[in-house]
Amino acid sequence: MATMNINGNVQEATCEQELAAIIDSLEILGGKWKLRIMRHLNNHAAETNTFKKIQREVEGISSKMLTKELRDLEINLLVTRTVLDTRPVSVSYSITEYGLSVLPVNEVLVQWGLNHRQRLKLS
Amino acid sequence: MATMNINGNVQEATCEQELAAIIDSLEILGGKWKLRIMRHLNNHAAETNTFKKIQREVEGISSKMLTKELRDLEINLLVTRTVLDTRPVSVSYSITEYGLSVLPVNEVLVQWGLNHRQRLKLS
DNA sequence: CCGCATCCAAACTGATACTG
DNA sequence: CAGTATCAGTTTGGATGCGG
Repeated sequence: MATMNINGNVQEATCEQELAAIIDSLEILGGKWKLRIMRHLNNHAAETNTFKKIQREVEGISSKMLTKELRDLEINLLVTRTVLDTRPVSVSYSITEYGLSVLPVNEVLVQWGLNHRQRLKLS
Repeated sequence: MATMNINGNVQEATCEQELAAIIDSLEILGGKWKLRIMRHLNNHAAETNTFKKIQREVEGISSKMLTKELRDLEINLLVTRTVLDTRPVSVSYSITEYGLSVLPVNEVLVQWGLNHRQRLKLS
């Protein structure tokens, strides 16, 4: 089966590879917070997004969760972490250029979810 | 923010609605098995997919999980359940026409996952 | 054959308190 | 301020056995 990658190239993959790819995607982007954080960082890319600020604006997340989620995203090269030279210390996070590649995924999920709501309402 | 729905219409939604839509999508399509089952039913749409057959072909899933996942999918109108008049009873499942709408989501996740693998390898 | 009930281990997550 | 540690409640998922 053929799929297009980010650069518009066609990638061939076996069925097993595709299954693994889906599992990867859901692991990296799934769950309650990951896409919310990515959306937030993208919508506020012009600002300095400190840990504190993110926690205030992504409603309901605990510091433990936010730490964990940001680290996961950093490991996957989707965000960068910068320690600021302030006192007391603060840390800011930004979406990476590569991180922008999750936006289409985001968009598809939004579209499907909105459509699904309507569908359930109609039936 | 504007998004296109399945029919090509533009849907407007508030940020909160978009968040809710993503959460819905991940709830309905996320997890280890849902998309695997949907892929399987789509790839074998011409056959009679009994519970037994699905369990044999979707590797590693327990009957408990398969029951639960299929019911969830049925509730969301993505698959239909048919009790066959055999002895002993067997039950078959098919992807619905509406269920086909998850295929683009599938495709985007496959694409992103494959691309991500390459990306991590390169860095 | 299909699905349910039960039991159980592991993972996830929230609350709270604490450290550098 | 950012992150860690601990505890407890919830959720998840596998294994097994039963009943229609």
